[in-house]
Amino acid sequence: MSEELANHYRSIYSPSELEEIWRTLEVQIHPFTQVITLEDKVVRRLDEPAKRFLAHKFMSHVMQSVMFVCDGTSTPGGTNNKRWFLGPPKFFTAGGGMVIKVNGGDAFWAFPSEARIQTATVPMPILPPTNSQVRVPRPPNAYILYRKERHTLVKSANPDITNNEISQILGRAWNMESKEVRDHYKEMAEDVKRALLEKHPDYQYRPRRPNEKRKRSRRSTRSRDDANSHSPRNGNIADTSTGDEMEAI
DNA sequence: GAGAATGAAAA
DNA sequence: TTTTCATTCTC
Repeated sequence: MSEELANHYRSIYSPSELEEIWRTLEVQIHPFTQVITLEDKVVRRLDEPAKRFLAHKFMSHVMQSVMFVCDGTSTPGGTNNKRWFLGPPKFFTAGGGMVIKVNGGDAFWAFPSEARIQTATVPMPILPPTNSQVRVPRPPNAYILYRKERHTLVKSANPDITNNEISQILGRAWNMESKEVRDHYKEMAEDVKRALLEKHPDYQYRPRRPNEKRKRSRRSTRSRDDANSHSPRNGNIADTSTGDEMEAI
């Protein structure tokens, strides 16, 4: 990945040289490091691709876009005491400026008007999501596969039918199917699940709890009764018949 | 986003 | 035991 990254940025430095520069900065990184410092002489030698390379490396730590900032002061005598910082923009542009203390070093006041922003924010490159970032959909169960396979068939035979009606029809059909047919779809579901786990060994079903983000309405008593009147299912929801089972989002 | 079905899986 | 979420697509 690193070499690939360095090649991608096409710096005047070789990939190994870029890695070497990064290693000198990497020592500053601890779990809570948000900003790192760079010596002016180092930064002056960097070309833009090299800066992007370093920014990219640091981004993978802070998981945010980062930018180079220079506090840009030179003493009257010409002594260069410029300091460079690399970190997320919020650390440099917070209203009224803010104190940044890097790894126990001197505090640095970064006023938006004073700190010279040397390079534009380096946006997070769009990289293919890692396996852990991919949202893996839940494997379908036997009925879902059965419904999926027959959905188009039912729809073409009854063009005006609604999806809810298709679900009702196929729900009844499913309950009337022979054991062989149901077993066939059960095996298919197991195959799909096996393939999913092979591709994503860490996959685990993680349903959100009712207080997380959105609540789904519980299956209404009436709809369940309707279904039961045609094809009873082993309902596992207590039939409270309160009529107020619909929950707001 | 709800709804209509079923069922696996988590809490 | 209860809830979510896989599928599909209309409202």
